[in-house]
Amino acid sequence: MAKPSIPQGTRDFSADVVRKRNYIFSTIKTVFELYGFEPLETPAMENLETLMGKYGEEGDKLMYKILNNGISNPKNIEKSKAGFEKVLEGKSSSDLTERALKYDLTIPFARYVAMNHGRLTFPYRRYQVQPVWRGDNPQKGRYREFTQCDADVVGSYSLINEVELASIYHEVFTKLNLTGYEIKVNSRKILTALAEVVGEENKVVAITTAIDKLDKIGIERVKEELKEKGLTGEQLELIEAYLTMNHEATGTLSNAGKLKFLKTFFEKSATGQAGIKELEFLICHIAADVNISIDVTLARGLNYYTGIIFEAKAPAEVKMGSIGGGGRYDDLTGLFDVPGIPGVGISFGVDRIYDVMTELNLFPENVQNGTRVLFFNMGEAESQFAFGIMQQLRSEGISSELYHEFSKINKQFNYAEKKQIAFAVIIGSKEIEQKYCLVKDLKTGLQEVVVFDTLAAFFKNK
RNA sequence: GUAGUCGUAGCUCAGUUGGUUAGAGCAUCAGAUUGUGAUUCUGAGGGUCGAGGGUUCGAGCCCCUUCGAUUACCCCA
Repeated sequence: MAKPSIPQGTRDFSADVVRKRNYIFSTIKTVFELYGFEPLETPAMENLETLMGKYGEEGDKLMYKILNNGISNPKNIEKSKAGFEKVLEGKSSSDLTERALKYDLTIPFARYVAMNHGRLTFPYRRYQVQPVWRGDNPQKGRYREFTQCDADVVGSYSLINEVELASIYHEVFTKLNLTGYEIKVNSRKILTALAEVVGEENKVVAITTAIDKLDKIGIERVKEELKEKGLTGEQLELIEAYLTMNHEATGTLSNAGKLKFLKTFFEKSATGQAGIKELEFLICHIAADVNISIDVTLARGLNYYTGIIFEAKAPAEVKMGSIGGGGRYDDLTGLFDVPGIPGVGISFGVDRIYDVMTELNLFPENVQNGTRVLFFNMGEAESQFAFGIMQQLRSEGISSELYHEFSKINKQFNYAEKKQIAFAVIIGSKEIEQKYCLVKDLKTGLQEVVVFDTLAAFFKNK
């Protein structure tokens, strides 16, 4: 057996990491609950056909498909071989694989809503915190197993939902002290309108993925890319005009200013006007302290978003990029033959949030609350007695441990220090006789005498 | 999937143009010290140099393959 290891892009989480992650989870969940969302969990795996084709070509490639059981069974072997041939041609075959690990939480949620739409009360607000898997090449802030925290509202066209979801971003990031966050917002309708105005309705995706890179590669290279995709000089000029407000005046144009610009630009486009109305509603209704800005280059989830799209960005100094995203999809369950249920949702990328918070040193100290009190082991009879006292403390909700064996005091202190235990309680024969114990504060080194009866109260007051 | 950088003790890293038995700091363990530690002293353990193959009299060092980490592209949280 080679050295034990774990698959690429996956991680073990030690106690301190789990506690910090839980801190993020509970912050997010608390806010979700506060906004009236209810929890949902779905299986780690879905039927392959539920997921295939929902995330675009790239998604199909990165999805983890699960090999069927029994493919080596002699009676299946011909089928398996035929299936394998199909897979080699780039198709999928249920003879070889019919299940896959979930790739995000949105599509499984849509499947759930489609299956249960008769039973759910609409608008249905649910949140979901679960791991997802993508066979992507790991790098900074990118893992093959990571956790998403989603909140979606389905069964409502109201843009108030968008306002609420943006507020949730703000509230969560504020609670986590991630004050440098930024919410970018755009509308899929505006991107569609741009393609229309340019006269290339069927190239929406090509155009938007190109202009999405504006920040990164600059206007010239965006134009080059668009040229390669077959756009004429005239069309490029139009797109450049559209991008002007981003690339020449980044940050200097207010949301209102951008809306004004868009209104003129899309004067003759009904789709464009509809998109502008969405953004206008959101901008007008959101609280002033929410850091939200219109970004007409923002493109994401082009396979299913239809209205507003969101992206939450980490503070610029950490170079992490997106720590959350979301948007409106007006007919998501239509994919599962249940048309007419609109929805809108957002997602938090906990793993990236964790990395950002670590880099910025934002975790509060009291996140690590393991054992508070260590009872020293001063011998067999003494430890037996201490055990009784310890159980009383535990019943009062004070997390305590008894050192597992009688050994040098020195060792017991070291153990306490390593586990960052706040207090040591020493109960030896003398203390048992006189019905008190010694409590040592391991940070200050100060020591007090406390009678047994008041021990629990003593720690509660600390 | 493509490309670059890296892989030596539990951790952080030295290691000369290829040359005896691969080193340091920290950590660990034992002792000084079985009722008051975390600073001091003494000692000890710990490595198939990521794995496999090749070149060479000789490889931690050079070559190939492979795995992993990391960064960038693509895409994304």
